Amino acid sequence: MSGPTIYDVAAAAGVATSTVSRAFSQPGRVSAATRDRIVAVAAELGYRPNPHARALLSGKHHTVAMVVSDIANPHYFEMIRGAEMRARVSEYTLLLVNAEESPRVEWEQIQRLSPAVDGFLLAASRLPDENLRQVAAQRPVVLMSRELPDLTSVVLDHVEGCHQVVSHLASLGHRDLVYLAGPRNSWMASTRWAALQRAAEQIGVGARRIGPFTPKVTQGGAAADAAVNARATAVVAHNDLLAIGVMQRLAQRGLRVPEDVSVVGFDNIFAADVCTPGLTTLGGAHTDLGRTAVELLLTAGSRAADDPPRVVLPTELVLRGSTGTVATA
Amino acid sequence: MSGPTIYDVAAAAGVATSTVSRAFSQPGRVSAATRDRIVAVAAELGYRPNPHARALLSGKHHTVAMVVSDIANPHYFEMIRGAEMRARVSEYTLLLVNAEESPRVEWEQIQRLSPAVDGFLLAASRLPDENLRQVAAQRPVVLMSRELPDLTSVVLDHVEGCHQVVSHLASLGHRDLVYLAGPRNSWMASTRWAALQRAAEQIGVGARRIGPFTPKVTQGGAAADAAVNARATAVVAHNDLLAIGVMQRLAQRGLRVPEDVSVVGFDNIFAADVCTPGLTTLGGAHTDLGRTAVELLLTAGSRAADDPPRVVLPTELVLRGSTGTVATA
DNA sequence: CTGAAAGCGCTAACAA
DNA sequence: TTGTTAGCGCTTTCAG
Repeated sequence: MSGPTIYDVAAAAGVATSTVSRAFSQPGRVSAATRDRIVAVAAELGYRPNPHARALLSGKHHTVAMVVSDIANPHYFEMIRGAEMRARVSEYTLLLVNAEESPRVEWEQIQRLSPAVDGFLLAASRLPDENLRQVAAQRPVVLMSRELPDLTSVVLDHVEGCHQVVSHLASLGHRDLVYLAGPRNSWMASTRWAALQRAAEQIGVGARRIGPFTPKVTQGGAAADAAVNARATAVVAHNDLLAIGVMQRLAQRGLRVPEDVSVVGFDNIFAADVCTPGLTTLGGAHTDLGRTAVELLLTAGSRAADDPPRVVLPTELVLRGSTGTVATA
Repeated sequence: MSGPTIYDVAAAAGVATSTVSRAFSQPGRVSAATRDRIVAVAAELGYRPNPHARALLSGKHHTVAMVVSDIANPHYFEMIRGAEMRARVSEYTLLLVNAEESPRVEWEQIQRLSPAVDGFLLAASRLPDENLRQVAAQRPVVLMSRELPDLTSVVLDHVEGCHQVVSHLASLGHRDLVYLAGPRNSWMASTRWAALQRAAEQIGVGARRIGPFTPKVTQGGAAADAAVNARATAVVAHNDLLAIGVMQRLAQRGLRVPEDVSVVGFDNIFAADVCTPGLTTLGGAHTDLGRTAVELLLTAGSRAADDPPRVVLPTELVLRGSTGTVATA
């Protein structure tokens, strides 16, 4: 079952267990000669330190939990990947947790894992602010794609990004846009809407909101119908999944994209590049977002608790075929 | 830092620590009255069992590690999702590890995690058989998308699946196909090739192999050029990513799919449905694959060691626009 | 620089 | 049914 312990190594090397322990955790505190011998013996025996035992005493688990609101959304893959890579560099383990869009599940998972991890990465958390603060009181927390004044966070620049989106549509002659909103408890959804409204106001175009919709392809049908009903010439969907669903439904109804309706998404998932027409979407460095989040979490201890960092990463509007000049009626 | 322990709960409830322990781990062995009292006190104190301490003694970590050869491949998402869901049902934690297509990284991660998990899910492992057996000697292992005689595994039925693919192409009039192979150290790649060859022989069409290629969109260009050079009328790509890359390159070179060349992929990733033309691909229940793998891992202890289960899940050929009748020359 | 010994939080015999 | 008592494997004072 379990392999050799420091006792076995200590016995075989003719030293005390504490020396073996030091040889691994604080190599500087042991003479080079004994350290080499211990390491050699350990290797021969196939000794591996037991992370649990180590964590029990030290309180350091070398593990961070990443809680994702819906693991089925390709958008998170890049974030997960970036987080995983950064964690590995520091020899940290990434624990992946799926909240399935349920605040209750999310909360339970966090509570269960809390004593076993060094901190939490909360990606697009659906928890109310209140709960977020409670979690942060227990463990270091980094919010991803969500902001809260007293907590560390990493987000893409939605203000600037939404401005780019609206500006792009306006430059194509659209005087009006419809936002197909994301889930009600999604911070991103309300934030995007606010940013779109502001940008629309500044630029001088109209903005309406329809929804909320679950941001999945299958919801695109209903969203598209609602948009058509609202006589939209330009729709901005909460994310690429929804946007793709919208485009499918529009095609089904014989409406052309972008001639009849322009469509914009968010996230720039892989599928946005291969669908027809290609989806114009607001992308960003999601891998960096994951990377940065872990970075912030690992360095959380070495910062003042007040005024936590709130990183904002740049976005980029990726122009593809789904947006075009407005039809001259 | 750390919360209340069983000592705190025991003191507050006026019982021994072992009773508290039992109240949580074996509720049956404690009188209902005391159990209720303990649970109440624990809740009030905000007590949470420490998984590390628990694991240290019991040797049960309630954690399974899933090692994925390349987390960037959307194909794994469904598997991960299925695994995550099944693990959660049993209150197990899923530890996600990315091997980045590197056998060395994969091996190191496994060794590091070995003392801290109950078992490994190895998805499309790039490790040589030899190493796989070593891992299995330490911990329960379930192979995903890979088989090895003495180990438990879950795979899609590539034999039947490849037969469907070849049969489909043959029925469209193709007399010859080209397989764009996956990575050299991928078990899937060689297995698919073998299955394709066999099916081709049975059905009476020719089969050639080109490659290997890294199964990414970016490699599709080179793969497409090689296929064109080989005067292929039908290409079967190692996976959808590669297939999509191939289609992009073909379009760039002015070749039409499927009129000039038919293209088939594997995995049925989301993008296969939205690209143009839609990609004909061999899909399967990847979520079930993930689910089943965890299931097998959790029940590993209750089975005879010899003759481990080797589950084969059905595939389904998803017909889309990328395959068509062969051009009459 | 190294050893002895205590103990992290919990579970598992063994008693009572 | 409940309490007592050893540890699980490791780190960490405190001596030497």
